[in-house]
Amino acid sequence: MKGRNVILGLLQKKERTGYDINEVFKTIFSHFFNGSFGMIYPSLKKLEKEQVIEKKVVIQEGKPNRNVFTISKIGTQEFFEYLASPVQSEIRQSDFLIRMYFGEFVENEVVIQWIKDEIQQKVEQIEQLNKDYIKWKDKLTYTQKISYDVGIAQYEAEIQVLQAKLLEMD
Amino acid sequence: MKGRNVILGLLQKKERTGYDINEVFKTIFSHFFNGSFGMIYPSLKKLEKEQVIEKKVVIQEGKPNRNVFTISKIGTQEFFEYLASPVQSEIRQSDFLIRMYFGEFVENEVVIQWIKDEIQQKVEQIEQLNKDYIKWKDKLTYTQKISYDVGIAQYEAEIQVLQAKLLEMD
DNA sequence: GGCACCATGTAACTAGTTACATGATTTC
DNA sequence: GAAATCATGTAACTAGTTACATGGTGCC
Repeated sequence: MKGRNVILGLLQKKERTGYDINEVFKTIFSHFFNGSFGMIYPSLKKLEKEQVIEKKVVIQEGKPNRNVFTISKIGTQEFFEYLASPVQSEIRQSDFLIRMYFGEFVENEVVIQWIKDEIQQKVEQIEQLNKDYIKWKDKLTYTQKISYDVGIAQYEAEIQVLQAKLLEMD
Repeated sequence: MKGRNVILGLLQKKERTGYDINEVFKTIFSHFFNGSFGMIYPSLKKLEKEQVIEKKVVIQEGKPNRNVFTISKIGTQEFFEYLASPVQSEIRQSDFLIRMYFGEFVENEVVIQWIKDEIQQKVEQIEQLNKDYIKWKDKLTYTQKISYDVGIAQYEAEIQVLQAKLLEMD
């Protein structure tokens, strides 16, 4: 799965701007995909050049113009080919867990602080996911809810393990 | 956290070959870091050129020679600077969860198959982690065990959610 | 006879990151 | 008055992937 497949999928549903796509990445996608403006705009440009998507400029007053993108026939075809391709295994880079592995090289207090920060971050991410979930829940499909539920369950599982470890470490 | 920091960390503990480093990546690191030969050998070459690590060639009979790498003083310094730097937030790319998000575009049976395959894979990964854990448990540090426990807990949490969803989907 | 293990690399590529660059409107 | 929101991009870079290339030993 490449960034382009994800962008194509979002445009398959409805037309969007780069800014709209980023909103999706920041909210519901946050726990299983990393996207950023630096990836979105260059991708959109490339896809447009390849005629996989099309650009419409919408003039706005008081705000910058919106470049609204729609998917083309070949774009839809590419997206369905992606959906028919084998599911790729997950890619993860957890700096936190890398540091746990190397924990022997730092003071115990440093490890404890890393763990506390990780818990704090995951707590916040759960809160954010729950907020988004409540906000969109009527519009979410059954499988979209699965992606939320998996994310929340994984964060909660991690928090539980880490809190138990913290208690043991005193 | 870059690949080079991780390699440096492994060499901080003891001298290793590219092949050895890959073994670590394939086993305990498998659930929180993606490394491959294609990244290891070019990195080692670059690090050697920068004099961050040093190469010793060990001649072997009947097997290819081993290029054994040791960390240098500046390498150790770089590694400790990494440990003192802020913890980076996790990077994840889950093709499976992306497909859950786009589940509306495929038949229900396809979604079910994706879920079953995901469960199967995670079950296997837990088994693998448990096997490695038993094999190394006497040598593992306390924080290394944390990295195992977090991984296993997250996989289990995901499996639980997915199994419950499968039951609901009939 | 075939597979897994041990062991190492390079060339070409490309996807994505980082840093830079701009700026009005709305809300607190 | 500050911060958040809306809105878009490019140039330079670099880390990592993919594909290619080799080959003996030991086990089942």
